[in-house]
Amino acid sequence: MAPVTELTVGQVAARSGVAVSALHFYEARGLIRSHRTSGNQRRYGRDVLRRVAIIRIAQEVGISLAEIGAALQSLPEGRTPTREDWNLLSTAWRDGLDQKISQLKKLRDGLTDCIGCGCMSIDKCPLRNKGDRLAREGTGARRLLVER
Amino acid sequence: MAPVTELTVGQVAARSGVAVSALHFYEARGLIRSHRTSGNQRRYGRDVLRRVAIIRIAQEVGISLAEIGAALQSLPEGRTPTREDWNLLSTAWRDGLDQKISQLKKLRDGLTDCIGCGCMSIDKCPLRNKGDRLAREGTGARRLLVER
DNA sequence: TTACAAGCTCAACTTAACTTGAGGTCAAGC
DNA sequence: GCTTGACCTCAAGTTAAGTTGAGCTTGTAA
Repeated sequence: MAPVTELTVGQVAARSGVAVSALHFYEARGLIRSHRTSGNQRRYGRDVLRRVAIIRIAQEVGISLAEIGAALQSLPEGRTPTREDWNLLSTAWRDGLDQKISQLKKLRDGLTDCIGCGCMSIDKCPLRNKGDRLAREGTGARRLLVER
Repeated sequence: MAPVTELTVGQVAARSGVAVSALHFYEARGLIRSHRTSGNQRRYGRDVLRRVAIIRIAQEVGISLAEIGAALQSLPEGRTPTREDWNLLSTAWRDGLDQKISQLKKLRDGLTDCIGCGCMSIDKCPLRNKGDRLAREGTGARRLLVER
């Protein structure tokens, strides 16, 4: 028996745990692809499941859809991403995570030092005014909104 | 000579490094307070500087304005927050930061384990589908949008 | 007293990442 | 053949945290 290769949006949604509307959205953003049946309905290849999985993980790591899209562009057209592809992406993303963690640690240590101090001087307090972006990084919408 | 107690919005903006529009916004959200001159202009007490400082630090820690507002509500009315007040808030926030850091670490370790694995099975991959909210926490807008 | 900077209000716009809704089509079972 | 659930498109709404702009008022320095 021939393997069921094609998936409908509903099936992809169910298997990936992502809403149908989100899948439409990803497709509009160019993160995933589909072809259409004669009746204009979407059909997805199996590779879409892995792509969606990658998208969600990357999002949890704090990477924006735009960045994820750019990374996915680097993958060969319409092919199921291989282990090697995933290797490259996840390594890069892990490094980003590492950075984010160390920034948060700095912030925490700063907070710890300042507990009991209460100075909060704009000029003197080590927590303030030292041009650090720290936790601001990678917070999605907030980033663009907070930066001027 | 009597100390200059009152500050205009512009002065607060300059001293706190926050835009005038943001101060208006914080006031509309109830995070800070002012009284008005006969000509309807805002005047701030000195305590506003410390409040704004607290607000910005908390934001860097990834706390939403809504949460910050709630925390500030617990401070005595219109009084300059004391060292003790700051102590309580910063300790709580640092604990939150600690949690966030450890969640990110878990994510990173998961990523590391998965590098070279490439399985990404929804059922089996340790990175997926285990009900962890991880980095999603405290990402402002995304939180409400992503949770259904 | 007259500029002109600084303030005021209020509405609308911005970004990311989706969701919701309206109005219409497709497909599969009975 | 008909009902029903799954799809489709496209526009508009949502949230957070502000920013921008228009139109009008205050305050202050020369």
